[in-house]
Amino acid sequence: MPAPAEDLLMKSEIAERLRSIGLKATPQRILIFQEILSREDHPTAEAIFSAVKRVHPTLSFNTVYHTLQALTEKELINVIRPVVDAARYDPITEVHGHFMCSKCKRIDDQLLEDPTLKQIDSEVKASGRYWIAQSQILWVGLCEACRDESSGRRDNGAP
Amino acid sequence: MPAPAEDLLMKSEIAERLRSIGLKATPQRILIFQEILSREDHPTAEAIFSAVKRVHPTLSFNTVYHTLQALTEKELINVIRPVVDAARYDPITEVHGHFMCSKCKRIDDQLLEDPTLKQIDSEVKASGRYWIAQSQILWVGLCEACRDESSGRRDNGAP
DNA sequence: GAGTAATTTGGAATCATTATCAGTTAGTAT
DNA sequence: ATACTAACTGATAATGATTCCAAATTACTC
Repeated sequence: MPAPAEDLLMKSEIAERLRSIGLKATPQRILIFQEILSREDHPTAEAIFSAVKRVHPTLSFNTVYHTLQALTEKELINVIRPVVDAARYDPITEVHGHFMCSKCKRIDDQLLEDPTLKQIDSEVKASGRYWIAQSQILWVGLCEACRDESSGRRDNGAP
Repeated sequence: MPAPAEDLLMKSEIAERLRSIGLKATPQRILIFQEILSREDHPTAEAIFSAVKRVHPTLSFNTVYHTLQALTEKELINVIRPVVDAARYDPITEVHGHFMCSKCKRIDDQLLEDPTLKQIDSEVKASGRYWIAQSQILWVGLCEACRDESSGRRDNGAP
C-alpha cells in the first residue's frame, strides 16, 4: 500500500518549496523539513535532530535550530512554546490550539469543530492595532492517562 | 488623592491571603506578591526581583522564583510564557489573551469584548478529556510603535 | 566552471531556570 | 514568653535550551 501522495512530499518538491521562498535547498534542510512534515507528534528540535542524524550523521544541532528558525520565519511551519520544556514544531500552520500534558509532555492538537478560534484570531488581526505574526493557544494540564495514574495529586504545570 | 482601595492591598491582607492557602507569610513573599499585584506590565521574574530588592536588599533571585512558582501553583497569579524571552507574571487570573511585541517585548492584555475566549476555554475544559490547569492565548507580532519604526522590514518573532 | 553569498559546523557563550544544602524564620504548641 | 518544627531563604553550583562566533564548505548565478 503506497503512502498517500499528500502525506509525503518528494525531495524535489520540498527543494522547490524552499527555493521559492528564498532559501537554499541544502540536503540538511530538505531532510529536516521532510522530517517535520512527516510527523504529527510536535517534536522538539532535539527530536528532529536525532531523527535526521540517523540518515545524515554529520548533521549539527545548530543547523537544525537555524533551519527551524528560517522555516518558522517564512511561515512554512509553526512553533509552539509550551509553558514548560523546549519549543515544539508543527507542520500545521493554520490557527489551532494545543493541549500539553505537563507530566508526559505530550502535545495534542486541539481542533475544535466550530470555527471560533479562527474567528477570534481574525478578529484580533483585523483590529489593526498590531501586526500579528503568530498566534498560540495552549492548554496545559494532565492527559487522561497521567490523570488516572496520579489520582489525587495534581501537577498544574507551573514553571 | 488616595490610591483606590482595590489597587493596593495592605500588607496584612496579603499576608492573610498567603496564609489562607497554606503559605507562610514571610516579608519576602509579601513584598513580591504586592509588587506583582501593583503592576500591569507583565514583569519578568528578573524585573520583580530588582524592584523588590530595592526595598529588601538581601532578597535572593531564588526566592523570587520559588515564590512565583508557589503563587502560580495556587492560582493567585498567572504565568505567561512568551514565544521568546523569559516568563512573565500577571495578577489577572481570569482567562484572557495577550499580545507580545517581538521587538520591544511589551505584553498587552487582549481583553476581547465578547465572551468568546472564555467560552472556548470552558468548552475545552468541559470536554473532559483533560484536566486543564492553565490556558494561554498569545499573539506575537509588532506593536504599532515598533511597526511604524521599522517600516518595510518585518520581525515575525521567530525564536 | 568560477565567484559569491549563504549555509553548515563545532565549540564556546549566554540566558533562564532548577537543584542543593546549610542556616534562618514563621507559625504553632507548650 | 519559649521552644519546636516544618517551611522558607539565600549563596552557589548545575542544568537545559538557545544563541553566538568564526572558519570551512556548498548551492546557486553568471
